[in-house]
Amino acid sequence: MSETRVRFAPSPTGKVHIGNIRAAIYNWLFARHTGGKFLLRVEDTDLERSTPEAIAVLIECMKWLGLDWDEEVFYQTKNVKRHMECVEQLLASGRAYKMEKTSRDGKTGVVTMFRMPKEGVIEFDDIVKGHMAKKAEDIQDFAIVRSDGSPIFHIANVVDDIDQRVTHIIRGDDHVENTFKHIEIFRALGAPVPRYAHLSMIVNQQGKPYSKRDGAAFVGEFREEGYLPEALFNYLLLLGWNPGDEREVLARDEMVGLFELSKVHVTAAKFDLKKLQWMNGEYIKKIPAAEFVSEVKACAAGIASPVPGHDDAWWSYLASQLQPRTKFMKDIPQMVRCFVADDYPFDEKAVEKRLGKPGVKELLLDIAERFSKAAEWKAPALEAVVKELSQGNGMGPWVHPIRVAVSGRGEGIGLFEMLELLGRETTLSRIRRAAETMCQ
RNA sequence: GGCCCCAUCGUCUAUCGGUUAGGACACGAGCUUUUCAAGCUUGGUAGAGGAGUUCGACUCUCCUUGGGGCUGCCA
Repeated sequence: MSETRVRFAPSPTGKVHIGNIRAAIYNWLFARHTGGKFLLRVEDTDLERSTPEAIAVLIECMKWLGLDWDEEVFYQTKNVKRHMECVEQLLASGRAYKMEKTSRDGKTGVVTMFRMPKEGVIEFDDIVKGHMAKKAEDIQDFAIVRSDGSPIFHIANVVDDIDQRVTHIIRGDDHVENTFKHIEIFRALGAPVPRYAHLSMIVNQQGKPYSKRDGAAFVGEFREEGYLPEALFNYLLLLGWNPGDEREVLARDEMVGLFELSKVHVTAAKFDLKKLQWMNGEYIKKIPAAEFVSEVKACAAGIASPVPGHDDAWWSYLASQLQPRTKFMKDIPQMVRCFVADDYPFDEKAVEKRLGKPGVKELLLDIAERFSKAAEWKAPALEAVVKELSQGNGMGPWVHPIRVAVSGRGEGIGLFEMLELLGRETTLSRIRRAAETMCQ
């Protein structure tokens, strides 16, 4: 039994769609699970859309997701000579012929056509879709070489698969019809036909193919929005496959160990952003504390220069408060801002609701006075001050205005932890400043 | 139009002829007597419709309906 060899063969158009990258993920997992090879083939025959930049974007996305490939990247344009040799072979054997043809856009020229059988049934056993069969007469002959002499997808794709000794073709559902054509080409060329596995599409809530109109659709966009590669990888994997038990958040090696093509779903899966967001939060919670601290520090450095000096304990404390409530890495700066800079923005609605009411000014000045007498500037001590004041009637009247005064926002980490992190001086001056300038 | 594929909670799914049809996301309620999260407890919602096969169908077969794909000198 020879080793399995699979390939991800995108055409570099500059952006990598999630449906496409899911195919890459399934290919990668299958290769790693079976101990085979995962190859990357760049189908760059469309010279207008294929640019070095687009290829760089593709490779960047692959690396970001941890989809490492084996062997050299295979560029389809570098194999044109072989494509044409095979065309000659088909011509010689009578499986291809030249004819004058008028294309849709009115160009007339001589193209090379592949001759399909006129009778019989073409069939294959798709690993995910099961047995597939189609009457040969239902498939027309099709062009394999353009009138300008360049090879078309069908021939290039098959010849490359032969040359790369691909054993399993795992690709999108939209290629099922092509498979009947390609099988005939493999046979006509005397090459073994690989196994096929066709993956359903990712669709939107309406059941239509998921596109950029439905939100982030390209890998790069998810990255920019602060999704972790592990989260996107895991979510996409679950869109059409599951380990058979109730596990959902899986480590990479678990995925590799459990992945089976035969358990991939036939039905199209609707993309659920909410679940991806949840998944992202799960992965953010898994980030090692030290790493998250570094992330927080990096965000702080992007906000204030110089960053106020604090000891490691302070940063760890802040990070530990932030981490469980971080949904997106890109949200960290706005959460960190009030801790490292005095020019934090005030949320208008929060100001109106919490600081705009009569009596708040007096309340804030009073609490600032009481805080200033706190023996120890620690969360529990500060909480005790407010608790004593509220006498068990709820701390809302104090908590909300204080929060908005010191952070500008109506939400965030625990208030008393926030005050402790801010320190005595900053807290008191911010409360007093807000009382004087933002209250009635 | 022709050919092909698909059909369990709103969503992703478990079930491989016998289950109170399970889990997760989302949603509702409650607790943690400060927000937002997190966490814990808890609630509701599902086998498109119709014929068969069978002692018994979500599960097998057929039809209907609905959805999708393909039908290029794109890939």
